[in-house]
Amino acid sequence: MPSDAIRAALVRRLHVSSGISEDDVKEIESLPISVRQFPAETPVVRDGERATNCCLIADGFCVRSKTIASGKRQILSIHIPGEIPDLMSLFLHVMDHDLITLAPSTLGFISHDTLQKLHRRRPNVAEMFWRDTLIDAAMFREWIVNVGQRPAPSRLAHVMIELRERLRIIGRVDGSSFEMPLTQEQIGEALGITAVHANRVIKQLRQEGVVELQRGRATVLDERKFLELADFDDRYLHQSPIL
Amino acid sequence: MPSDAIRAALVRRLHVSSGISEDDVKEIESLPISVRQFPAETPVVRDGERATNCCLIADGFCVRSKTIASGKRQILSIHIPGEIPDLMSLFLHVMDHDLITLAPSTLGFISHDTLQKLHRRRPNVAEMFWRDTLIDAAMFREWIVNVGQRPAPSRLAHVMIELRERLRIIGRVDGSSFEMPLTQEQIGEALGITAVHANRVIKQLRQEGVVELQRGRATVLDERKFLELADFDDRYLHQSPIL
DNA sequence: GCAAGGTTCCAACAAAAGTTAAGGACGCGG
DNA sequence: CCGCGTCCTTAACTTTTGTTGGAACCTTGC
Repeated sequence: MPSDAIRAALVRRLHVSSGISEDDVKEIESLPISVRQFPAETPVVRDGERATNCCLIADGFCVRSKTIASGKRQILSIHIPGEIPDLMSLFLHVMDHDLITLAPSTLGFISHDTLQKLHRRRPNVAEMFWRDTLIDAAMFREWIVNVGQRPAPSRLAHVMIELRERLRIIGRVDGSSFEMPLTQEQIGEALGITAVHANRVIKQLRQEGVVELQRGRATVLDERKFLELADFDDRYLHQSPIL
Repeated sequence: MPSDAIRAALVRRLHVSSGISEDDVKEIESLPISVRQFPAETPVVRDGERATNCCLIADGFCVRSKTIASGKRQILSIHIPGEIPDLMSLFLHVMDHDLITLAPSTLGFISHDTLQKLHRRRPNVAEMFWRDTLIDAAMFREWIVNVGQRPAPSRLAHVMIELRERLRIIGRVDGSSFEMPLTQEQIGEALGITAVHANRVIKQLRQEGVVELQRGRATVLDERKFLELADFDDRYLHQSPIL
């Protein structure tokens, strides 16, 4: 993957969420990024580690997660190409969670130093990145609500729609289906339920003709039922910079 | 309450979390803030509203929460004096959640405009505030884990210790007890359980001699059991700016 | 082609949490 | 000081979710 194709996804996303200017695009296009390939299920940064780079997903899928003393794991967010899941490490140097690849991924690393300098030179870009971390926090808030208040089938539908709507922005939704490369175990960890219960819920949604979920791909069978179940309001994604 | 006493709590907190400089303190001390009193249980900003100010808690307690279609409410965070719970509204203008007083509170409002200008003048201060919003996000992550993975008694203990440790920083812990002005209904909303179940859990912890919870005040009876139950690691509060 | 490991799927049972309903304690205002 | 409302408390019952254990299926490497 050529180095500028990697930046393209980021620029595209910032365009939608923050209305980036031409000059700022040039700045980002001249950023030194070192690219590495990661296999599936591989830690990128670990809880407790000190980060010196931020990681831009060029291709693939990642999750952020935390593991508690009892060994149980909670997935906090799912990340797609164009996102910088550990932007927070710029100011919170010691990681408080893990960042792990789901699928084989191409990742670009930008040093904290480079980003700090860019911010001093271009307060505009700093604000865009700040805004990005605020949207990240807004997604965490919605995730708390999902895990805390919705019944399990709604939780699943909500996470699926969130992922779909974010994939849509980068042109990765194919009709009624989209990639969702999580095992049922991981789906459980995202929803705060066990894998067995995740299986029950998936089965139920399949039998009711709402969604089909197989081999890392989701297919919506009944959009109306799906939306109703998910209780989804995209405001929290803050996709319009004007508002 | 005199206007500079209001700033004091903020400065103190920024000192601990970001190592603020003398010059920056002066800047904050000269910020125009308009002060208002709020009764208990009163909305400060509502979900969907467009914010033009940020709100500094001078005295009192607030929570942030979201309400879903079914009418269920999830509390996302509890806020104490010295904090700016809606700093995020600076760049995410339309609120995606409610900010509500728990107890009667004194709130100071700083206009977005004032803050934007301060940031342009003092990138240092901007970075401190940015860091503050990142710590906010780190607390949301831990809250997701709490609601998603821990059994109910641990959830309660964890929320209590988080609150206590934050109160400790502003000198508001009195020996083994501290303020926690939530009704059992609200505790349930914070933990993702019903009020009835919250009552069961509180009763259990009282009977086991772990904590006592009455009239808005928590008293720890057995610190060892309490810590063990809570599975609390304060790293996520990011209280050291050096790390 | 087969063995190995992971994933999916399922059933039976146990535990945790939700629901409903109702009595009692407490504080506040008339 | 009495009545009212809110909060706390509890019980009985239902539903949801967790646990355990096992079978079927699929991929991948040898």
